[in-house]
Amino acid sequence: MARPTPLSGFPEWLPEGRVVEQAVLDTLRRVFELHGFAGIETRAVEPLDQLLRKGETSKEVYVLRRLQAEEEGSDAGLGLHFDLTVPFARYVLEHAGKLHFPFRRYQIQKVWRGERPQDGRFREFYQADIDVVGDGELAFHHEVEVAVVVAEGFAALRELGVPPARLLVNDRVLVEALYRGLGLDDVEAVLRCIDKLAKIGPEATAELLRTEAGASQEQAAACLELAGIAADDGAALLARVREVASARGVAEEVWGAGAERLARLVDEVNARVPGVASADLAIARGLDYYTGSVFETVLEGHEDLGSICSGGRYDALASAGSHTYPGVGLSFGVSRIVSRLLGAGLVGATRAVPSAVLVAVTDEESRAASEAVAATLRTRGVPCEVAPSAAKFGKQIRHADRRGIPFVWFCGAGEDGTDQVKDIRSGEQVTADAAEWLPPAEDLWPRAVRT
RNA sequence: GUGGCUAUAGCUCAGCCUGGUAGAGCGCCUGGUUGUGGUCCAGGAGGUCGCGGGUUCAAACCCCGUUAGCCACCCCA
Repeated sequence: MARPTPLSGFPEWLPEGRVVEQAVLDTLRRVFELHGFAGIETRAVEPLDQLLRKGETSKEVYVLRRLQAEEEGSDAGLGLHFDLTVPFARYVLEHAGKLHFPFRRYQIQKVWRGERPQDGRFREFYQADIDVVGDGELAFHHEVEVAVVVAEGFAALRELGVPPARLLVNDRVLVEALYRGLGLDDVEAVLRCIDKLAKIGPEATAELLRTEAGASQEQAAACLELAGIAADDGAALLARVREVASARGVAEEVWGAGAERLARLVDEVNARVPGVASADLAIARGLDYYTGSVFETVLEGHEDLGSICSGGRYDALASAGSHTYPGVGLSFGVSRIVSRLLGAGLVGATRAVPSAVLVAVTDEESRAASEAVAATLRTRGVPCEVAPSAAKFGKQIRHADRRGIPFVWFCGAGEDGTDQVKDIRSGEQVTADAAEWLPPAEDLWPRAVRT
């Protein structure tokens, strides 16, 4: 069979890369559970009408079709989920009677999007989501809570060698009030323009605001000034907004409540994880179901990668009749993070295989003795494997070296027939008993480490 | 969906402009070292030059098409 060509956008790591990915997934899961979030998994598919409810994402949904489908139109119209928030909203509605609110859950799964892949952009990738959903109402402190969990997640990831992250926060209510206060009614259009500010610069953005959002010269300038507001604490934020808004003739009763919320959010998050969050009125977010706080996260030194953890508050995503379940959540782009860690050589694995020990085989007649040693080591929690062939010891050592296995076990190599174990990094070889010997804790399992 | 660039050994790439039937480094295998690796030395294996067609005595090289990858736009994790 000819060598298959790689499929762009569907990443596959080598075993060493998977060690790093698994470490990231494990770390996030541990942080989520430390905060008491319950784990769930939803099915990979949702009815198309559910997925397409929010319109704009339609072109990126993968449709599920049975190859031998009898006839068109007879299937239920299923698509692969493109995020975990929409399926979660459906899950909440479906299981509302059995859940306790506020319901706090995490969910780590693959999602699929049919866009053109690029550096850090995939068609199949892992998201690690946390959300809190309330029944009818959701207290503000949950917005702080999810941001804190995310901040702690990034803090934990730093131990693996992940660069520090900055949490950028904005508030839909605030910016909507401000832009309407300027006399601009198509807030969606304004946000789409503002979203490009960092990429195309102020002049081009002003031009866009005039052509796309129907802004006058003055309105465009005012938008840019507002979008330029960024602050590391609530007081500074309020002062800056007051300054710009009053100069542009937007009354405080219009924007006061939104600004107050954003200021509180930044201050309360920073009080619990110092220096991690800042307000940034240029954060727009494309998804239209957000109704309050919106979050984006960038890795320091890797701003080109874009946001690697985003989310916000949504008040109307899950509703049944007059009953609504407002929520707030954030989603880590695990694959995006991992691809950068591996691609830039920031983090690597201590070895590509789980085995801490390769048990050498002296000759095929004595393979059983080597298997017995391996079995004993395993009962004591030491991952190990037996050499594939009774090749020369030099080759068996090289076999271990290639895979990063730190120890090679020689049966009956001692003068009195005792076993010996060699640390192939130092070359040190000592007498050992499989019933008692243990490798150093840092060698027991593969780990992700800064490289 | 639109645009630009790229495709040659397992990997990274040279060769293409000015056509003459395939190269380097790394990796891999063997031996020196006759059952304890890594260094060093010597030797060796490995390529439908993405695919299809055209021009030509002759195509990795020129032309057309096609597929895939990368990047940018769009959008987003």
